[in-house]
Amino acid sequence: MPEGHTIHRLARDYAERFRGTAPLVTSPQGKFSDAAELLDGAELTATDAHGKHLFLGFRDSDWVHIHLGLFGKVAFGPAPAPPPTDTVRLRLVNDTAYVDLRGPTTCALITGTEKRAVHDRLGPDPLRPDADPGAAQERIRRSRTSIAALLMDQKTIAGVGNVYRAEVLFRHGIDPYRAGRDITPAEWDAIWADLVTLMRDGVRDNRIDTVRPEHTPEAMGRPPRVDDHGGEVYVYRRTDMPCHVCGTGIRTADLAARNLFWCPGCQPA
DNA sequence: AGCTCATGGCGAG
DNA sequence: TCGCCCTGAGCTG
Repeated sequence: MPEGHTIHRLARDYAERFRGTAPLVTSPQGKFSDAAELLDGAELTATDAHGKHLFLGFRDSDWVHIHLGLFGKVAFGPAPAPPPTDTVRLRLVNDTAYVDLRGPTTCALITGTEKRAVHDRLGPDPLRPDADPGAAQERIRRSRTSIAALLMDQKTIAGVGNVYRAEVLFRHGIDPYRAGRDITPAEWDAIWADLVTLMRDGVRDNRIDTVRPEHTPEAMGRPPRVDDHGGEVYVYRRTDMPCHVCGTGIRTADLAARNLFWCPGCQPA
């Protein structure tokens, strides 16, 4: 599930349950044991998110840097915690709650300086108030790379993944293969504003919904979504199914080792 | 039991 | 561009 909205939601959920407490910190799997020992009993003082990167701050100085990658998962539950399974990389437990982290690409103890370096190599995040969409626009304006690839490039814009990429391009009728340099400033402004809205909704609902009210199953008199990824979408994983708007078959292709989805009718070359 | 696929990203060549 | 890392669900036998 991990696109940016998931990570920002996790930052909030970790904070809600653990900020201001000094949880028991363990690594049942063993791969994070040394760091867990250093953090055990320390107060969790802050959480932060930038794009798909999650940070848990302890004793105002130490940070756990987490990246879920494609497989990582986080599971919260009420205390007392059940016996952990052997894939739990990081477990926090306090009087009221526990949380298990499994399968992350990254789970590392870092300093504030190292955290800053992570922020520095990421592009603006539509979910962060300090984000500067102009920085993303500047890279896109100068690039011959396709807008579909640029939206997935975390140095250009942070937090967009394969679902938001496909959906936002559909919502703006943009051919995914169009070069970044051919995206107009007005188009970029609209894409950015739309991402801010869509991703905020994603944080609130903990899922990705991109279908406008007039195109919902109820409004269109069609059956609800078939896909089980968790939300109502226009093109993501709807290969060969009719477009909700124009009826054209949704197309799929490989782009930089990821699946790309678009409607050739609504997003003409 | 073994294969495939997934909302990600890195380093080697 | 490719191979590789992390895990688990949903198939196929």
